[in-house]
Amino acid sequence: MRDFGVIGARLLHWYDRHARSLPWRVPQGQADPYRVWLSEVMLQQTTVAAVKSYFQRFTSLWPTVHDLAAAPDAQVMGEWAGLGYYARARNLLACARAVSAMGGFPDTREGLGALPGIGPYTSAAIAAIAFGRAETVVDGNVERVVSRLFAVETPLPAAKPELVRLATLLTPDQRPGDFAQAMMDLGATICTPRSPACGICPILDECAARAQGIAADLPRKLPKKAKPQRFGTVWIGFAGDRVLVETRPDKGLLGGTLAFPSTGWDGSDMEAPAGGDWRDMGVVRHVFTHFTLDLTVLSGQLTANPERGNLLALREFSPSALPGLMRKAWSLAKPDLAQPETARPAATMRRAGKPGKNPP
DNA sequence: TAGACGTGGGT
DNA sequence: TACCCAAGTCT
Repeated sequence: MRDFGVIGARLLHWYDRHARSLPWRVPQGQADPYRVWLSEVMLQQTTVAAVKSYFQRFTSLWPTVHDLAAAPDAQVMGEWAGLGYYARARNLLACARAVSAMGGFPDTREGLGALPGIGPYTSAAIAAIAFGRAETVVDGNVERVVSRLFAVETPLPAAKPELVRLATLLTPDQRPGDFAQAMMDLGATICTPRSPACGICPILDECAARAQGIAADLPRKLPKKAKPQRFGTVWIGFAGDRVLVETRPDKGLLGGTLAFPSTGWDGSDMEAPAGGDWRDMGVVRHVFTHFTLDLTVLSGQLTANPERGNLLALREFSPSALPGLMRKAWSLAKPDLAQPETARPAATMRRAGKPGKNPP
């Protein structure tokens, strides 16, 4: 029987010396539940590098959960643009408003888990990190670390309950938040998916997979399905110095984001906005989690009042408020504004984004 | 319950 | 290029 206390102690000792400095981490003292929650939601399926600037921007605009709760939907969606998984932004606002109305964050895993956008992982993370509760935090890093530590060969996701059980055995009563972050840091920097740096691992001697020489092969996963290819068309229509945009419906892909009118991606059709000669500006390829999209970008002058969406003055339009797919489309169709970059508003400069790759 | 849901970076 | 991956949640 392995000594779980030794593993926890070694990890915490390692964490005390090697913890990464991150904007949402408080060196000592009690973490702010609002900042813990915000960072954890942003970090769902998203890299630390991508989250940093968004976290700074959000906490600067909205220092407390009450400030965020009072923000307009469109502004929050615009600030989230580019980060992906937009249901998170919609749930973020719903959660902020619920929390603000109840006067603050619940301090238990159960209470937190009842809020929108907070699932098993995030509720445990906030309870442990912000409130010092001995909850077991299991994310992708922890699954990997634990599957190797105990050489669990059952493929994910079937192995999940067993990994949670083992992780629970490891979680200490003292410093559960630091322990959780230590596990995640270990997974992110040493116990990596490929080429794990076992040589510098603080719990090398405890690792069953290392002993068997199969660390890099774990966790095992079921083969994934092929990604279908889909096609669509987007219209970028101008009326003088205005451009036609719309807010997408809350449900479904890119729900609630600012966008240009487009067809569906599954063969469904849509009438082009009333326009004359639509010019073919090329195709942008965009890879989603579950399909690849080739989107034909058409651009032209509108000849009648659009039936849907609204015309936005170009000077008030910031591509940074668009999701990545629509930024790519815009980069193909945007008019030459004949202005030096430095003369453009700061809001447009920020996160202007790289032009989308354009297949031949 | 398995599929929907973004994006960018690493190999 | 192509594939994998990242501090998951919702339905």
